[in-house]
Amino acid sequence: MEANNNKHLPPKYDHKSIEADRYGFWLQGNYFEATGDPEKEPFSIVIPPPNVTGRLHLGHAWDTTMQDTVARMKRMQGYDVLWLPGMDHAGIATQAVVEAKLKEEGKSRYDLGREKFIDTVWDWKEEYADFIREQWGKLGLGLDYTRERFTLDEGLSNAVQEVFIKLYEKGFIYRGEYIINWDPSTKTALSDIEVIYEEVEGKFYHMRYPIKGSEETIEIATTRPETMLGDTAVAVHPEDERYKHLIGEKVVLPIVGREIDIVADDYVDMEFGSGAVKITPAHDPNDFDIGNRHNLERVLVMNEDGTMNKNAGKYDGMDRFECRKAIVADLQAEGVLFEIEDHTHQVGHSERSGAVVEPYLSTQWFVNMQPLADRSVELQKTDDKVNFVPNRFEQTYLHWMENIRDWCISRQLWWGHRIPAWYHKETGEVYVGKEAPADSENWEQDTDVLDTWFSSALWPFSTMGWPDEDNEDFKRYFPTDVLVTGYDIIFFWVARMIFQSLEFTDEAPFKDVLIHGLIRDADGQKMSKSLGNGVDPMDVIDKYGADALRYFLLTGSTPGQDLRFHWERVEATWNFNNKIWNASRFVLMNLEGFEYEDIDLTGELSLPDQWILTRLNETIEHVTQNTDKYEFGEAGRYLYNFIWDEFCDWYIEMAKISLYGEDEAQKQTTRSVLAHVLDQTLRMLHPYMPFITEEIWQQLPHEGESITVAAWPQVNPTYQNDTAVAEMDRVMGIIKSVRNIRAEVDTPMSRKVTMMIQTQTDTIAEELEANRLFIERFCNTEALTIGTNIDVPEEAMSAVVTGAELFLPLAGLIDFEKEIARLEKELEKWEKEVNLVQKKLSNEGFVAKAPENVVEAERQKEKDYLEKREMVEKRLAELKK
RNA sequence: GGGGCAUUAGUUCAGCGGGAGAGCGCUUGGUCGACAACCAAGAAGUCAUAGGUUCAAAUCCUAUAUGCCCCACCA
Repeated sequence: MEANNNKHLPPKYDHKSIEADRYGFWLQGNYFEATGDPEKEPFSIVIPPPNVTGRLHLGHAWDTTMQDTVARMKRMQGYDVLWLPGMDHAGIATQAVVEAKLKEEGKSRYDLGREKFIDTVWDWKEEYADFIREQWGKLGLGLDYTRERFTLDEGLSNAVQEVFIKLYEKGFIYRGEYIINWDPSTKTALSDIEVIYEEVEGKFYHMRYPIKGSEETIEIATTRPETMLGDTAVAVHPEDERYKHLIGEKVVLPIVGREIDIVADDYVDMEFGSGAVKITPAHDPNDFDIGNRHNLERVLVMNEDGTMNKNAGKYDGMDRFECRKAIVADLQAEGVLFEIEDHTHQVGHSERSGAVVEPYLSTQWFVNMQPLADRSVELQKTDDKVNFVPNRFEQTYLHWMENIRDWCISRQLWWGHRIPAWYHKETGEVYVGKEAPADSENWEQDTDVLDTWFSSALWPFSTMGWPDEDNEDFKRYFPTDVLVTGYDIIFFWVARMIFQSLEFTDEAPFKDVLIHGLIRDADGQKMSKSLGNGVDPMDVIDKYGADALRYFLLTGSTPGQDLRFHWERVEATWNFNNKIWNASRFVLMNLEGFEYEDIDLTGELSLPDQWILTRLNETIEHVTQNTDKYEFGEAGRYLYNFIWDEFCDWYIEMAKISLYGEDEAQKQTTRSVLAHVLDQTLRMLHPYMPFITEEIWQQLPHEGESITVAAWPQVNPTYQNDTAVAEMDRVMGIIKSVRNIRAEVDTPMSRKVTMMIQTQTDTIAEELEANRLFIERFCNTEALTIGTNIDVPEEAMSAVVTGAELFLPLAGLIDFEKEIARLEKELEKWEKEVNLVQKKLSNEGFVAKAPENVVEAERQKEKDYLEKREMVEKRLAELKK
């Protein structure tokens, strides 16, 4: 390779050097800052804030790449784009990680005390925040860091307090003693959706409780025998003939010796088990309700850490599962427990810690969800509804909202927003407000913090200055345009943002919600730490570059579907980048001394020029439309094919004829087309692959500082030329046919021939004549004869294209039998096509009912196929003579 | 128990009313001034099954099968 040829770009695509400094360049140019420019229309997205504890995984990379792609396109389309970054304090998750670290040092949070512990977590937060920002940079995300937020920032904390207090004042937040999901390992309450139910092979324990003052017993069954220590009744159905006579009688609770009532309640299913149920109001939500209806005592038999308490009598201090074993043994010994059956059932586990969740009686804060949910459901019946993409997730969302249950929002943690409630030390009176009442020494603040999702739910507006409704950002960028997130957090986050936003801003927080799936490994397994099958996006970037990773993520699946990670596909994308790189090298090599101002498309355009410009138009239209619809896969693939199959494989190859020719004017036009098409293509590709496109664009003749702020391509009707596309199709058809023939007989001799093309009409002959140079070169033939009536040599191979038949005279090289066989196969093919199309056209229903253009297209096909069949038939007859 | 998604070439996936597509893999041939991580040519699919709607179904509807995922208080 000549040294002067590669002065622009190095000969090999090297993602590392390309991506190394580019992010800094963008940040320095402030291209990602929302300007507030009143001339521009605002467009806003808030990032789903990642947890500060973790490094970003592929799911984050996927999620944020989609946002970046939309944001970058909108920025290029002239919008004032705000993409707001930030992070989530992630209460349980973060506290658990830091506590685990402390444990390694032999310490617990109690050793440090609340304040010191929180300081430690803040240190962690800072460290991970830096990691995360670094990873965002590696991914090339166009975030406006001047507006970065953290859920525990002063402003956001203020918003959280404001919301809590307002909801309390409205009566939408209450405090009470209820059965909640308790995680004994982290010693905190959980909301319903933080509990994951898993099928577990358990046991079903059948017992007989003795009836007081009788020989009779009543059979009950349970999966959690240790809770019998807290039983305060046995319930039967009021209509159950078997037990009617026992209602009002008493049962003597084995081991405990407590006398408890037999009560009647509709809740009991007569068909299930024995039809009698033990009631433990302090350890089961249904039993709690039954307990309320019958005024039953609530006996709590466990401590917060899952050990038994003093109400458990001799089991006091035992772990709950140890106790289960012990109590089973004891009950068996007493003959009370008479059968243990295998039983698979659903057991709740903490989403975060994995511990078996205990239904537990405790005093917590709740949000009364019904009025808030009602409003969210109503919204979807109006024109202002949130548009879910894909739409089916709206059903998922609505179903949850319509069956909403109250939200337990207090958490017994230290890391989070402390609940703004104070209790009077003596009277126990409750005060809710940002500060303690005047006689503050008599009041104590609630020690609990709020569910992390309570603050995330305010994210779209708390990050923009709310509750200050005069804040410029809030006024300009809220509501946001689109939210991008996975289907796994529709309930946790999307739903809650919607109802909080409606309540406090009277608007939905976003117009569109783009929902994506989960990333899986190559075998379709969910990526997880425990399986060890996770792939670090930074490793992928290291190996193949952020552009390759991004393109893979964007084009790897359709909206809402899961995505399997395949290294081979990332590698294939790298190859695509290498292709773009080399095509660009070629273009640059031929643009010596060519400036942006030199781009001039007013000269005489060749057929390939006209064709590629038309195809560019169509590509612009297709890519713009599909990116707007979040169909990144469709848009990305279209660009891929345009670049590789059309621009590289055809246009560049044909451009060489002009570039290596003598005609200076023509050469200048070709350069213009090359520069223009590559420039426009890079712009479209930029939201998908920001690094490589910027790098090349900077080398190309260009106008402006950065492709990030270059104008998005527009369809240019001047260059729309459908005739050129048809002509080019014919030329390409001829070339492909010849290559096909050559594949069978390719020798140096076979090139020294005069190829002949017999056309159906003079028009076609003229058309081909105008492009004879391309045909000659690409067909690798010495000479070419074109005409409507030419002398066809006998010893020739032939092929048909629409409107023409071509011959390659190959005297002495042809195996006639093979050629006849080949043509017979060809004939068979056209025969089949003709039959198919004629069958369609002879169907009266089709002709009468199908749209005009469809019928017309079929007629055209019929004509074409008939012609081709005839040509092949004729040739065959000649050969057979 | 309720709901959703998937089923298309060896494989991973697009296409979602009018002629079955792509990447990878496979076969054959290629060192000619961007790229061998490339070029050219090619093989390969009763579009899960059965019905229905329609002039026309991979595409819409209804069942069935298989796999996956949500939701639900059955002790």
